[in-house]
Formats: sequence, C-alpha cells, structure tokens
Amino acid sequence: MKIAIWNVNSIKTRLEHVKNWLATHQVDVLMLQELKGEVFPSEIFQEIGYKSVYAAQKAYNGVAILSKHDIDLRCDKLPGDDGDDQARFLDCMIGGVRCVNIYLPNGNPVDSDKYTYKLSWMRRLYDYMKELRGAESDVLIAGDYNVIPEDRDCHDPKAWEGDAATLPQTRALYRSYGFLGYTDAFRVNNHADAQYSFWDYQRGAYQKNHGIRIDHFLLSPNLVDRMESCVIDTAPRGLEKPSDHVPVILTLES
DNA sequence: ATGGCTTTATGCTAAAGA
Repeated sequence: MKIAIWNVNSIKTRLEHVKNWLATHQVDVLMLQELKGEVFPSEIFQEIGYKSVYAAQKAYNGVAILSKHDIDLRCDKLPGDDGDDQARFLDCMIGGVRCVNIYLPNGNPVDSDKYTYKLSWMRRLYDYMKELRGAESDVLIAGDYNVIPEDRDCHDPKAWEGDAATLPQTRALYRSYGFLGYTDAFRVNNHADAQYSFWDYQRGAYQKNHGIRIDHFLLSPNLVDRMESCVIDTAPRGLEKPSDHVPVILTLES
C-alpha cells in the first residue's frame, strides 16, 4: 500500500501536476494540503480512478484525501476549539489504516496570536493522537506540520532561528508526539543531511538545495513494522510553475 | 534585505505563506 502527502499550494493551479503525478506513481492514497479555495475538482479525480473527501474554505488552507479504495470519513475538524473554522484536518479509515491528514498552522509572526493558535492546535493534535493510540493499531498522522524537527532538517539553521517552525516550544510539542509512540517515518532508515520537502520560491533556493523538511509521516508502532520505505520525491519541484513543497511517499507491506 | 516569489480575492493592493 502506497500513501503520499503533498502540499500543492492551490489545487486549481497545480491540477495538471497532480494528475500527471498520480498517473506516474499510482499511489493508493494521496493526502493534499493548501487547496487554497472553496472549489475541489472531485469529478476530475473520479474520472482517473480516485474517490475523494475534502475540507475547503475560501482563499486559504484546505485539505483533501484521494484514494483508489473506499474512504470512511471519521472526522473533518480537530476537536478542542469550537471557534476554529479553518480547514486543516481530515481523519479517515482506508484499507484498515487510520489516515489523518493535517495542515498544521504556520504560526508566524511568533509575537502574534498566530503563534498562540499554532501551539494550541499542536496541543489539541496531541490529545487527538493520544486517543487514537488507544483506539487503533494502524495509525498515521501526516501532512504539512510546519515544523523543522531538528537543525539537520534545515539548510541554514541560523536563518530559521526564532521562526515558528523551530522555536523550542514548537519542537517540544513535536517531540511529545514521539513520547506517545509515534515515529517520524522518514528518519527510520535515513539519517542523511540535506533532505528537504520545501524550498522557497525566491533566491533560487531549489537549485541551491536551500530547503527545509517540514512535511512528515508520523506512524504508530505497527505501521513502523509494516513500513518498506519513506522517500521524498523532489522531481515535481523542478517543473514549470511548481508548488514550493514536494510529495513524500510511504510504502507499507501488503 | 524589510519576503527578493506565488496565490487568492464581491481584486488592481493586501494578506498569507515559511
């Protein structure tokens, strides 16, 4: 079973990229972030063999799950704040795997309520992940975390010092997911530096590989045992009018 | 370098992204 994540920075603008990528990679599940609009082209994905569910809003945020198999939607809002109406969360059961798609808030600037929102969102996610660890054996929480877990996940740690993606409180909350028993799939077998999932549009960042790794798969122990590989597909970043993020692909046994 | 690009929006400048 192959499951991928991809922050597309507007599904409308990236539709052809996504369709071509699916045709090439034939993943079972693709979880998208940053749809950036109310409209989602479900019919177009249906035509190429993918069912879909989505949570969208005008202009910002938005998440979707595409799947070749039946999707059992469990929840489309992260519990814990009734006033939070941002489209950043989808929880589904697909082929026996609990798949949670997240677009975690960016949080900058850090002296604003945006960072407060990020931290409270991360605490709410902790509670949700804790519940799932008790209820299910095969769980993955994946998507755009907007967290650089360690300095080695960043080309220039100095430049990111003080950013909402690296602040000690952010990293502490991210680590707390590990204490619940979740593992960063990418780092199970890969300890190389300079492995990134995002490059800024400016200053030729991609060509110089000045990137950061912020798109992650966190896996429950059962899924770590089932994991065959977790790789970043950097190729789409080199296309015309690319997203600033690239897909990460998880392959599970059977 | 203060975002130097990119996207969306009852749009033509502002806000957000990371």
